[in-house]
Amino acid sequence: MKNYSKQREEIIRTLSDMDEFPTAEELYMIVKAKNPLISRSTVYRNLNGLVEEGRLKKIPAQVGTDRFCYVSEEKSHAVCMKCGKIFTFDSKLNFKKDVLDKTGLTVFNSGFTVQGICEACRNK
Amino acid sequence: MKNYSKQREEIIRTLSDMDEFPTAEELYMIVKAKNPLISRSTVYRNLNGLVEEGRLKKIPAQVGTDRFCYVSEEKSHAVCMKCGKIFTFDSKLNFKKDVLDKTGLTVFNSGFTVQGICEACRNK
DNA sequence: TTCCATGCAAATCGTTTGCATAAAC
DNA sequence: GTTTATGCAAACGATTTGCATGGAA
Repeated sequence: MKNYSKQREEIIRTLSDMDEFPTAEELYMIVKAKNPLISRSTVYRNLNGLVEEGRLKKIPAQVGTDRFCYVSEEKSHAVCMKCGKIFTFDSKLNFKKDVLDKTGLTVFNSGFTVQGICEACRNK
Repeated sequence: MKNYSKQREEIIRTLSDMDEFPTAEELYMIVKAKNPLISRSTVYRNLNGLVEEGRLKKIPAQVGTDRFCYVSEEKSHAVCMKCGKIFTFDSKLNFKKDVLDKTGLTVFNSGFTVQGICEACRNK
């Protein structure tokens, strides 16, 4: 991803303006609504590249397909394993240091994702 | 998953005896080596059911496909987003309570998964 | 003018499903 | 005897790839 492209800019802008976390396909549809000529593979290719560069984050799904998130602040995500709902919370915890000490793995700058069961699903 | 089956027992036993975390396909190949008659769909169906029942855990992947893990103790996992390597650590942290307080989501009993960059990949 | 990103369509990967058979209860 | 799980093959959804074209440096 060395060169600028209008399409990539559109993809990033669309995602950063959203409150939700779309799947690749959903994002493709939204971008396509504005620019009908854009190709699906361009969206997929850019999403992969941007995640690799750390500009976007992929939120892994237990339910359905992965979702994408624009990386801005120190936010982490909690995903319900039953319904797939995503919760956001500040990740200013000394938890990252604990993980680093125990595993040598640096938790991704812009947050991490945990799985669990949300209140609604628990009460069923 | 109401009835016993020999195949399911084989799947669980194979996974619980492993130190690694295989993908569904890898596990299928390993089980198939012992029981050549087992079908791929039996493995996939059982993995899904067992995860749903909480007897197995699915470790979501940033790299490649999801992996499976036998649920025994209070273990959590840290996955390198670059190389996909999985680290295991005890999850006796008050972190779960923090997440519950902030989001209402109960982090899965048997641990959770975080993403980051491992030492080896960092030094490249 | 050299490289890189795009668009398109075909290919591929991982997984799920329908249906007939076999095993569990 | 009824229900549930299996095996097989076909179907499916999501994603990737090969190749020709167009845009960026």
